Amino acid sequence: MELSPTGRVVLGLLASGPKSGYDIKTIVDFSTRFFWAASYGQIYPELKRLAEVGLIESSGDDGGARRRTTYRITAAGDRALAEWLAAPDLTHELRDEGLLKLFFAGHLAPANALAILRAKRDEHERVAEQFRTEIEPFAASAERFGPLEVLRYGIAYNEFAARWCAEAIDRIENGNQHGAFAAQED
Amino acid sequence: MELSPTGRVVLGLLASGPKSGYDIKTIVDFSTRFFWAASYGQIYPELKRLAEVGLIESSGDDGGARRRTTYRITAAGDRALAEWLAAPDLTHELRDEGLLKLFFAGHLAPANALAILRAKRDEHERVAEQFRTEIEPFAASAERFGPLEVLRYGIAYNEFAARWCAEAIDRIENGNQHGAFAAQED
DNA sequence: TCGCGCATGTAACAGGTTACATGATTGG
DNA sequence: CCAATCATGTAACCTGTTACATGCGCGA
Repeated sequence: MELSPTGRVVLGLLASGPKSGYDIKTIVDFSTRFFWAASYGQIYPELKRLAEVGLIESSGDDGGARRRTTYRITAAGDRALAEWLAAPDLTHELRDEGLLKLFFAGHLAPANALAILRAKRDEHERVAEQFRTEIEPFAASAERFGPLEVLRYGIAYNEFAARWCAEAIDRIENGNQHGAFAAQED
Repeated sequence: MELSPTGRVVLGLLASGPKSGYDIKTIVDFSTRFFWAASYGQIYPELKRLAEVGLIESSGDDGGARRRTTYRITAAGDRALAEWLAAPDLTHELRDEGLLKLFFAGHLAPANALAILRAKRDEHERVAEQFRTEIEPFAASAERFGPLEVLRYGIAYNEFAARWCAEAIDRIENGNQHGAFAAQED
């Protein structure tokens, strides 16, 4: 049973307990968003599709005062999730406009290349900080292995990128070739 | 003049000399692919759109024996490129299936979490190696600032990710201090 | 009562991949 | 001559975002 990209987060999140589409969106925005985003426009239709093929089922109204449809994973859903988790395939796609601009920065004055690097550095620092203040509390409360490790990866990745930019800025400003990330030769 | 995502690479590449759609695809696959991909299905229509709005113009058949349409950037194209490069906005999107699987790995036995980490580590090592052997020669030949710096970022990023995975594997295998794994049962 | 957050949904649009179709040229 | 590579293009399909529409319930 092939899971669609959004189906993967949805099913994965439902594996740790019943949730509504709204819940899923909220959790995604506080956890997987940086490496696996999802919007309402994908989540709600996907919940219907997953229910149609029997990987999840709706609990109907969950009894609260507010209209609310919660879904829970089925045995078939558990199997599909395990199957996906066991599959060797790991897509990895990156769209990094800072790198693209840097790639073309030779067409600009050095000052502009510096501006690009500073903007990228600042952005990574901002996101690393956001991870620490907004997401860490959420991830730390997870009782299972996973969320906290991934959060730490998020912090480490953004710190790496920010540091790389800072060193590149330094190399340009001071003609320093010896950053920790500089390639071996040269 | 708002550039579409694919329009940005296309225009940027044409800024360093006339090229055909085929050339652009080849260059992208050897350089920007890892942080800014593009397919023929986007490149050829985009070349027509950019020509329509006057940012590039076709040189017609370039005289070679083979049928071939090369495009060159116009003055308006140069301005549009500079404008985009100067804009403060930097999109950054990541889709990393290894991280998503890791996020849900608490539902699996520890051995499966290890398998995911090993697969991600191996993949990053493979890509870092590919950068060194395939892309570095290309980037090193660039006479402008940009390609080589970005290539080095690619190597550093993949080395960072591979090292992070290796360390996570180590923590799991050696039962290091992390409570996350002590609590792991499932 | 008013505004915010909860809650669900959809339609229009944008962007992208894949597979396919077509044909020329070059090197072994 | 045959396979690989050069070279261009399109149609079908998939995935995703954005903007909008709707309405309830709760607290100040």
